[in-house]
Amino acid sequence: MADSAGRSASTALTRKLARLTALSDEERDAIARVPVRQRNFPAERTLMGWGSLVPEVLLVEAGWAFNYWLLADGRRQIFDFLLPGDAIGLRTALFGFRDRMTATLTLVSATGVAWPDLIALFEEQPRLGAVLVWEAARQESRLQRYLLDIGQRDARERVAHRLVDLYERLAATGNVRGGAFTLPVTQEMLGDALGLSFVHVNRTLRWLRRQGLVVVSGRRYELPDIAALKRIAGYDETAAPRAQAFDGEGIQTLFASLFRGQSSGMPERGER
Amino acid sequence: MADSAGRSASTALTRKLARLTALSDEERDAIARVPVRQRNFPAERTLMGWGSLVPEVLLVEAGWAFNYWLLADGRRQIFDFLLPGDAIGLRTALFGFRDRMTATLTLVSATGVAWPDLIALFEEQPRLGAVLVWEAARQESRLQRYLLDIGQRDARERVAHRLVDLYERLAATGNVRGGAFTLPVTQEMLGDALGLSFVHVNRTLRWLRRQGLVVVSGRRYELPDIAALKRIAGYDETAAPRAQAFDGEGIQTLFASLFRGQSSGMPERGER
DNA sequence: CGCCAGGTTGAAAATTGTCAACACGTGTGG
DNA sequence: CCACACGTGTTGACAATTTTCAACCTGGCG
Repeated sequence: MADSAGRSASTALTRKLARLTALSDEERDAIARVPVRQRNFPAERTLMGWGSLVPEVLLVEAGWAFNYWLLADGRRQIFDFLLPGDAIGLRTALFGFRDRMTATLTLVSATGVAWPDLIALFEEQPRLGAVLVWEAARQESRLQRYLLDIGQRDARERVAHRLVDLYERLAATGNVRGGAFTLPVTQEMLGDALGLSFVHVNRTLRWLRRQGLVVVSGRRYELPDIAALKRIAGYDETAAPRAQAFDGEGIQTLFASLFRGQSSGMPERGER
Repeated sequence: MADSAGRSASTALTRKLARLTALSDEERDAIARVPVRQRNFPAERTLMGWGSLVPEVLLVEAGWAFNYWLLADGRRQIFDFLLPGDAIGLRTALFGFRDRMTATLTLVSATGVAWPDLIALFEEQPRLGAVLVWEAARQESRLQRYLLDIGQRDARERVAHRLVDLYERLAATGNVRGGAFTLPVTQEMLGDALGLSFVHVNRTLRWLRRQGLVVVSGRRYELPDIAALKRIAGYDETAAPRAQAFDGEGIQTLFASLFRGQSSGMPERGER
């Protein structure tokens, strides 16, 4: 399980933060000094359980994991898939409660950052703390979109929508090649994420295949016509703060003023 | 719409925070000095829209509101109902994005606190900032439970579960009397919250009524046998951090260390 | 008085789930 | 090297749940 302890430059942390905001040289230096551990986890292994405290935050570099919860009779809801570039345990570290399970899907290699070391970084560079808290919130906000999907959309829309969602998230970190990506997930798990039976997932995928909207070979999914797929999905570009960059004035103002012991600039008034 | 501007002692804010954590005298003093405005909003009025920044956080004292999103064709998902005691706009103020609409259901009377004034409070009493951020996260975590409900449970379980959920939340703020509460919501809205058609909500309620588990007269809902209703709902006491008190070491540590090296005394460690 | 929103109900239709069978590839043990 | 088990994907037939459509009822209110 664990491996390669000790300290090393935290390039994964730098990459993660750089994707969210433009970093100053000073900030880059501070991030590079954060001690990290390279961690590898085998496939299909519980990463974090219910109620457990999280000694470190994991930044996924390769591999997939997922959040889920089981009902007493075995029904399972998958809340979200965690992809390369995602952080695991951030909300738990911050808020101290964990109401879901997390398990790996494939082999996951990640960078582990101890919580106190992250604190130390934020202390030196409060803006980075704001960025990461903001990112945790953004990650959580996906739950709301999924609630909308499962509550209001039919099977075709749901499957199409989730494929587009995964496509876009993977594309943002360079994990899409030639319009295709690897989805290391059985149809049963897809069903558990979408609130559908695996049989119906299968049928829906067949329909999408016959429409020429999805080409599946093994676990490779190719989406030849994203625009058409988005149309099927009823994809709403405005709804999600998807590609939105960090400008979290609120949390940033909060962090900044806490750190300076003085209230700095007021949050700007909203327009539109 | 708005009314009674000016400053006054923020008893609503005190009550809100006192429900979440034990307050020291010093903290109470600081809270009491926060300027607030009493606000009243008529029923069925948009409170906050998409993308709008929030000039103030609202603490609901009486009345109901709800978060929702509309699809292009008019389908509506209600994400959550906001009850007396809930805060509105906290996440938006913190994270600077709003991917949902909020509207009143009934007349809502609330205490409005300007964001800069809250910042000033947190600056003086960082632990209170941690408490409120933590509360915002806890509020968001309900979305996950609703996702579980809608994804995995059938109509009976969903309706029963939501009634129990509302009952418990209302009871926590003293809004249940004689095992009954007022649900100022049409069956259509209930359906939009549960991912069901209003006709099916109606039929499911009829079934629950005939089981003697729910007594409805107008918008008064009485739950004579909560235990049985919880059984129907597959209610899982362990799943939700429902009655959990604040001890968020993570966010608290973060806030504390950010503020360290500064003026005032350290926030006390949480005792659970 | 009559309108209208919301609740209620039945019947029919659509969607989705369940059951059962088979296909296919991979890995393992004989 | 083959046979077999096993996990996963695929499909058809059928069942269950849920939605849709269309009434009708009720109470509040202009």
